[in-house]
Amino acid sequence: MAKEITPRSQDYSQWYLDIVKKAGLADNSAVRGCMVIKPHGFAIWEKMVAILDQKFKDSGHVNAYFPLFIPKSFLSREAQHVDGFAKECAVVTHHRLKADPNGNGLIVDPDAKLEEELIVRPTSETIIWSTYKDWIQSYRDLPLLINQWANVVRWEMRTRPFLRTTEFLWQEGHTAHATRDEAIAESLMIHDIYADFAESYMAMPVVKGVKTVNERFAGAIDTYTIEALMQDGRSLQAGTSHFLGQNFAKAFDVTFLNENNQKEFVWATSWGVSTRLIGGLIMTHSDDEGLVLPPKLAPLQVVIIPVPKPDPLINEVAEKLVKELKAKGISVKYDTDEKSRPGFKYAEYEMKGVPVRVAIGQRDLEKNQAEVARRDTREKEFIPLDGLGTYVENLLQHIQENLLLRSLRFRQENTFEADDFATFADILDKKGGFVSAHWDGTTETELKIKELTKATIRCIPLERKMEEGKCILTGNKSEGRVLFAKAY
RNA sequence: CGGGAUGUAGCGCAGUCCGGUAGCGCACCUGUUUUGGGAACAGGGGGUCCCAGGUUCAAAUCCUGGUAUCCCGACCA
Repeated sequence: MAKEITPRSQDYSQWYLDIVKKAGLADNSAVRGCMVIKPHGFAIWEKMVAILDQKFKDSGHVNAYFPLFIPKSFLSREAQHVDGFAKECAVVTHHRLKADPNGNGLIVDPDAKLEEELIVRPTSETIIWSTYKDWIQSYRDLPLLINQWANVVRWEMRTRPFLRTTEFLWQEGHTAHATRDEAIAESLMIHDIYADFAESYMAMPVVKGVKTVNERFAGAIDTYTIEALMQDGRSLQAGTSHFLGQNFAKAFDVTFLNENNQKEFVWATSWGVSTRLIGGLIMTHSDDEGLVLPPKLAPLQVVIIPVPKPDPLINEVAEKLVKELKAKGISVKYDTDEKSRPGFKYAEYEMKGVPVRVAIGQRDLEKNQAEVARRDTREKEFIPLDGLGTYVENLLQHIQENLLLRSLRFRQENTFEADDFATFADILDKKGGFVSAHWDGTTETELKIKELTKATIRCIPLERKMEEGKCILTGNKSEGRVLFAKAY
């Protein structure tokens, strides 16, 4: 074995880093906390972008682009917001370098100090709402439904590729509405789009819920989240959609005249998913052999390998299959590289997560068959050449379905109910996973539980049965269970 | 940002304690033989020993400072 992946059982976070590196998704860079997204990793992101972008457009949104830099004073306009983000901002203070008079390369030119410092956006609410103020006068200007694809910077203490990097790519939607109900409906609709994307494309089941006061976005009234359970029993916040109320409208004085000629503040939402989704994708499906990708997001869905090497007969069959699959809209590559042998190719494509491998050799052709291997279960089968294209097409769909079922089963097996604190703490300590338990609704209790178990309330599930109960920690009254887990 | 570890060829590492010719495996290049799950043999190329100072006749090795990565905590998408 030329490329070893640390087994998950031995060291889960090393396994994750090995996958990222050996599947060619990302590299470390010269800049602390920032990664280089490599072609294979970026191709996955491009597929995600294409699908989500279409969904946003189909629901009436348009794309725009706002500046990377935000005047420092903007950030402090919304009190909660500044509390949330001030600690992790990169700040631009000067606009010029000059040669060091002492001869040590370049120094910051002290004469080029900015009058007002700029921050690199950690999120764009402030710059966008300062702009919306000029764009909105009348109810006729509403709703304003804008999304942007951008990079943002959050100066985090500890980073991990895709899951938490100093700079990351994302989309952020920012909408303005005439009424409270319309804004809430918008944030819920986006929440649904995110959940559907996670399950239908990423094959990653998510729990839809609302964040507690403590966990919600700085400046939001409500934060809706999708939470996914990773293989190591930790929860990943995979996407959030915020109902912002009139907080930003008031901070940036964004008003409109309604149909009765009365001035009102507009109602707002914002919502985003990021390259973190790729981290979720890795940790939901992959195994000790490498990356496992759901067919709908795999940059390459099918690879055909001649065994042991290309020859005219094999080429003919392979090229016919390529043509047939392409006609079905399936991405496929016939790997005719003679410099590496079949076994090597098998391992490489498994590492990269290609969902289906078709191996064609002389002996297969004599029997009019090909060997078809699926990445998710690593099963191999001999399939008659007649109807092979249709077989592969169906197999891709089965793999997509199987990945979702498998991760749903995993989540089911790792979701527990706890009714006393000892049991609760024991589950989190020994198994991890989602723990559904009663909570008295106070931030104080939530923080205390976090201190004792390191688990936080991931969300209050939207679909939860209301049941009287007693808080797991304080014994105070509770009206329903909430979902706890250790989080990424 | 606190504690710990690491940084030597593209990758993984030995050498550092005890200063004295820069090494191993994989990868790479050339050739030959091979070929149904990461081929074998032979020959060959490749180094700012993380960076900057210092000590010394002499530094990968000792000292000081910086920097990057990983692990554990606090913070977070």
